[in-house]
Amino acid sequence: MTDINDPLSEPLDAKRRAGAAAPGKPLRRSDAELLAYAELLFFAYRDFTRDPDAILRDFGFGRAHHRVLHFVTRHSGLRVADLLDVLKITKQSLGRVLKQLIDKGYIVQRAGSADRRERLLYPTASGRALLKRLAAPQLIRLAEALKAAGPGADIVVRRFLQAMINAEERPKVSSIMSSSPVPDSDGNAEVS
Amino acid sequence: MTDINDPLSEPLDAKRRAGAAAPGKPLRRSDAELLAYAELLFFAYRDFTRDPDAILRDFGFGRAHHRVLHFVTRHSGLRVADLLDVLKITKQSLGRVLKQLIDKGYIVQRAGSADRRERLLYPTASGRALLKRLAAPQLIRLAEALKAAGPGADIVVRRFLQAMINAEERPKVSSIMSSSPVPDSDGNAEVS
DNA sequence: GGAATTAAGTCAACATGACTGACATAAATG
DNA sequence: CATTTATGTCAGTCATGTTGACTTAATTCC
Repeated sequence: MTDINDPLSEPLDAKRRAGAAAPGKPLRRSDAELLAYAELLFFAYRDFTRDPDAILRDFGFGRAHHRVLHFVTRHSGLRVADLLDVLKITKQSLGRVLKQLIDKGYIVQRAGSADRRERLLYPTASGRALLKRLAAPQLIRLAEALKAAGPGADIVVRRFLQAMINAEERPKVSSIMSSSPVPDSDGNAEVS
Repeated sequence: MTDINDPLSEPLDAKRRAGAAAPGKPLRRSDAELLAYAELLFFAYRDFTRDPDAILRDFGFGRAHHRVLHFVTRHSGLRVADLLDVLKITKQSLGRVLKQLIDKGYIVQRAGSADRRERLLYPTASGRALLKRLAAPQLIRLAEALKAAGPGADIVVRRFLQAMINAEERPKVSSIMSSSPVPDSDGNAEVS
């Protein structure tokens, strides 16, 4: 299947099509071949989110809560502004889910020590417990998928996913990801 | 579940953590390491959808329209029931966006020849044109990411993404993906 | 041939999570 | 002291998902 002509193009551009059909290893991948990856990505993401979504329903939460809880736990001590930048949503959208997570005791805020306007976000014990439950099926899925992808897949997949991120976002992403603190021995995950 | 050490757990399990730092290649990946992939997947998907989302706004459409148009174009002639199974949404949700796409002339229906209750879905010329425009930035992104991931990345990434899909869904996914009909020479994408 | 099933469409009501725009408060900065 | 910044909040809207009930047309089963 891979190949040559492309299901999206109008009949007109047979010109390009002919050129693309070149023999040997094509330097440029055909659109049809690439679209298959788009589809796989859709299916993968669709199923990746289904397990936690089901659990979240029992708590009256949605996927947005999972995302907030994830970043607050894994990068605990981040500011509200950081979270907005990571999630790429508006303050109002974040406000709603964050408030619910705080009200129900999954997240706490503390004023920043240097700048007391800042609200640094931390998970509570039950926040950690909930996230752990949400993440469990995803971790299993990821571990199995990396294994199924064969040896060396971890590096290739990591590079692939990193390169899928907008170039201008990559520094921010690596910065936040490297700051992802293994929680210290008392489990309080203080800012690093 | 999987585990060895894990950044989500309470202080208690320092025991387990110590064991995980073991020398040599760990057979099981740590939760912290795996969570990084979950995060990368979130960022990758977040940015993967941003370009088409921006274009869709100009048409008064949303991401749901893109998904429908994608599957109808790439697997043209599929039934409404197929689409529901692929998207995992309800008939009512699909109905709304499908109706809009039909009303605005991006998709047409035809009764099935064997079973005339079935409505087979086909893109129109403008449907193909719109999808092409939506997919263009995604194709570029995918091509660059595969290239950046290094030689052999295509196979590894494909296997990874396939393995991320629910096991029971994989046969259906490969079946629909292999049925992705190259449109015939007049570009009308008749049923194969 | 008539009953039951199936594919699709639709009406109504509701929830979630995005959005815009405006405005308030407290703290830091110039 | 004036301005800017970080955060929070009110109010309204939109897109997209959900349940549940029901209709119509066509096929299949007996």
